[in-house]
Amino acid sequence: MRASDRAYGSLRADILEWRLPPGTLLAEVEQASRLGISRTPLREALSRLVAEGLAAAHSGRGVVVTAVSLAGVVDLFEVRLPLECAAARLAAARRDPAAFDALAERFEAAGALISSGGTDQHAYYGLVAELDAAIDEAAANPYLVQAQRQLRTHLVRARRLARDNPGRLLASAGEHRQIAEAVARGNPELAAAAVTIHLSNSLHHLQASVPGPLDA
Amino acid sequence: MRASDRAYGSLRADILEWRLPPGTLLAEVEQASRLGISRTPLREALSRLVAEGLAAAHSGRGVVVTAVSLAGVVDLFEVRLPLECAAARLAAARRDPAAFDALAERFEAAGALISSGGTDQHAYYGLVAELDAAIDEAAANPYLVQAQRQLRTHLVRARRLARDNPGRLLASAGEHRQIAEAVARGNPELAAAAVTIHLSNSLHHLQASVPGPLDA
DNA sequence: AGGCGGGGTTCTGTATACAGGAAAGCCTGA
DNA sequence: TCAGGCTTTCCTGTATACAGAACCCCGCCT
Repeated sequence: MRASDRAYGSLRADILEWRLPPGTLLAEVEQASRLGISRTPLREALSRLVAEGLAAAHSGRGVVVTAVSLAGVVDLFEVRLPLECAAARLAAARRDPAAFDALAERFEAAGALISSGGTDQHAYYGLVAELDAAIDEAAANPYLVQAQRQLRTHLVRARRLARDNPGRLLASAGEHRQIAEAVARGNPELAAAAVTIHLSNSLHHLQASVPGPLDA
Repeated sequence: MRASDRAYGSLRADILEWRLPPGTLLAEVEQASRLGISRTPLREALSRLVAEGLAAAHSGRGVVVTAVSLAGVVDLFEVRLPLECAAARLAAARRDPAAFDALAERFEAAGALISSGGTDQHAYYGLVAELDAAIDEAAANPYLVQAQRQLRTHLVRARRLARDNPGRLLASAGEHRQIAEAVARGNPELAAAAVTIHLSNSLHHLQASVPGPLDA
């Protein structure tokens, strides 16, 4: 694997998991030495992060990790709603029923697991990512996939703004089960409605759990 | 201005205007010498083009200009429809009425100009770009703007697939006037409907004017 | 005659050296 | 004491040199 790829993945993970919090200055020589590579591949990694919106080039000052604000999250959901609805509609029209039936069952099982207290948040988000990937694959539209990938990247970071509690996780599992079932049934409008409900609840939970505008 | 920016802009324009047709191999040394710069800034430009989807990295073989297919255009419109509708809805809700009234009048004038035979296709597309920019500004959503920018880039290239005739241009001017008027009136659903009509007609015209799948 | 292997060539990927510029800090003068 | 300008010191942006890898072509073996 190329050094620039490794640097990109490492920096991206560090930013997404808040090990590099918003506002952090990513100096070239410092990061290059930290990652054990030269400035050239590091610059390529940084430019990718800038293109992705995870960092911004402060002219003459280097690149800094971009901020995450509640207002930005509202903007994010304004775009996510039509995009995820479109993806769900396409997926419902072109799906493989068995795959989404299986996912619906796994969300039901995840709900039961959450209810019993055995909440594994990380594993749950992994399951959500699997549903997203299945919808992307069923939608079979590269432009849609790319746009979704961008938005989901920012979503991962925004999740840290909210404090997920078992109650919300349980509701989320139910909503995702509804989405998977609607897609499995091949009903585009039902799938879009299920996505609308889920995103509305997600945003509402986020807004409710963040008291003020935290720019960090 | 930075050399990498100039190289990026130059290559991007060359690809969008088919001076670098799909399938062209962009060898680093060749392009660097052609543009009169070193390989380092050229590589940055190429990586940006790859991120944008205008070029693809053929592993170990350099990057090549990506193909434009009719199937790809359909995919493009599948994403454009929900995104442009969302933008129109937001713009209608947050607009500056005067700006969109002025744009509506300019589209009416453009229609009259097209009818009289004085068709300046390039100027007309410039006016379309102005409306797009006004909608972006009114929508005031950076994520939406970024997603739109990506799609519109590919749209510019796809336009070459169709042979625009004065009849289609006249209809397009009328459809754009409808969009501008709907936004000016502050009616989100009307604006979304106008966008839906325009995109449906645009895609239909594209599909009708391209006989077979031309990958070029 | 066809397939396979080896050498050569050319490419990308990476490291490093150099130049230009911007920001911060300090010194001086009012 | 404060403001302004200068200097210093980084850091970015660019060029170039080097190494590894892939591909192609030619010759040889079957």
